[in-house]
Amino acid sequence: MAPPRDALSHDRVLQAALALADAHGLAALSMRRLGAELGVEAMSLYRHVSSKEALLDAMVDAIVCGWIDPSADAPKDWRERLGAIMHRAHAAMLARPWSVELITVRPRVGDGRLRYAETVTTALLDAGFSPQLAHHGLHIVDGTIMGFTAQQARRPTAVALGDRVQSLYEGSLVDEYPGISRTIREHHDHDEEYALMVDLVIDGLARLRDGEPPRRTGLGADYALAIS
Amino acid sequence: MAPPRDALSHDRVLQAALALADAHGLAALSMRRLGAELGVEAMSLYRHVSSKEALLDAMVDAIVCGWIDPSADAPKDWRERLGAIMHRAHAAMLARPWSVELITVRPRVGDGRLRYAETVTTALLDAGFSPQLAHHGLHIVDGTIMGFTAQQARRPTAVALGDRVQSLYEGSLVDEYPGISRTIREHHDHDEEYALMVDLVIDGLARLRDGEPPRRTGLGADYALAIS
DNA sequence: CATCGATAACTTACGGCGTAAGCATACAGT
DNA sequence: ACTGTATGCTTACGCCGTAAGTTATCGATG
Repeated sequence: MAPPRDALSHDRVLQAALALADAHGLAALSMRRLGAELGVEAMSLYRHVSSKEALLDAMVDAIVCGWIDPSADAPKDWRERLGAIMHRAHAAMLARPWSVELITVRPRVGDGRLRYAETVTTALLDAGFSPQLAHHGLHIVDGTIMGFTAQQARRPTAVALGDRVQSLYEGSLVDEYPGISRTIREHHDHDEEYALMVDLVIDGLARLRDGEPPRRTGLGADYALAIS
Repeated sequence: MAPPRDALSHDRVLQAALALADAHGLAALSMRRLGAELGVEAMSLYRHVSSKEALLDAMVDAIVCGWIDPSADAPKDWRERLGAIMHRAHAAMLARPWSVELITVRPRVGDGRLRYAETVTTALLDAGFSPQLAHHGLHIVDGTIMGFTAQQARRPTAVALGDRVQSLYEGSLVDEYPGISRTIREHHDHDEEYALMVDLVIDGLARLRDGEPPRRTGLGADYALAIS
């Protein structure tokens, strides 16, 4: 006969969870509602998912996995390889604003995250980075993707949040915040800005590899050893 | 007589909330428990805080406010000014790991966030950045602080999460993840790495100001206009 | 064909959550 | 002394995640 019934499965639950979050936001993702979406009671989900936490972790991993372009791990220039993954990640996260919250916070490492890390690390090693510097590079790329995207994903809604920002636009807070008042009206395109940041970071990494460390501020820990 | 009773107040609630999160984590911060901590029923808090959301926003703002050094807005070198705020922010967030989740996600802009933005923006404008570039610079600094710190704050717990990462350390996944296997054992100091990132970013900004844009990858949007 | 074991889904229940609505108390200003 | 107002308390509602126990379905076996 057919498979048991409608065959609930880990993957079906996962996909439904992604769809639900896409449609109604992360806050709307409760086990009860997810069950309803699948025509099933909440508790039935626990047959396929050990806890909600585990489900969220699986969602994160599925998304991160999408950062890697499966078609082309081609031997392009390392800058292009890094840039490509950073732009894919950015696009993927902005397409699912709710994912930012999940990804920036969850420590769990799954296959998706590992494959992503492997891709970045390999690109750097292939480009002649030392293991030490490749390690730093991964974290730098990681932080750039998430921080920058988080900050952009957060911004849109800020427009609607009222008097303070509104006043800034109207210029009525010039005395209190002269700097922001001057810059707040600047043209602002997320993708442009991100492209700029990406190139800035990649360029900085290249310089590190070539032994041209950035000019030092006297602040923070000494990283002399890190780039020797 | 004495003030009404023990004089609950917005500030007392806020401080208690910060203390509670510090002591037991963000998940433990419920209105009921917060009330208990203050010797009061949950609902009494709503006299001073309009909702839990508002309270969380206030917590964020209080923390961000601490990123600015109140003593010295001195006319130091702009690199030092920027570096100082970035390191203060980093330290403040790592001291309160739970704050990362809040700050990276909440769009609300309060006075603290505005004062922080003003400080960064002013430093850039004073250094001769165009308003356009100062605007980008603020976002770049913002994203760097949050992304990098988020990524570091998330890492510690990752150690305890089991077989996958463990296996990597033991080298039993060399075939599947050769790159990571080579780099994962590298020495790793959060502060060093962050100092490196900070200098890299500041250096990149300086270069932009001086009209030496980074080498371009052909990816993402065109930012020619942004740095003209 | 009758029976059984396993599997998948359902039911019930518990303790906790944020907060709306209404009530009691105690003070300050007249 | 009286009254308005601020402050905190009580109750209640509808959500949440999930532990524990119950039922229905199905393929394999005698």
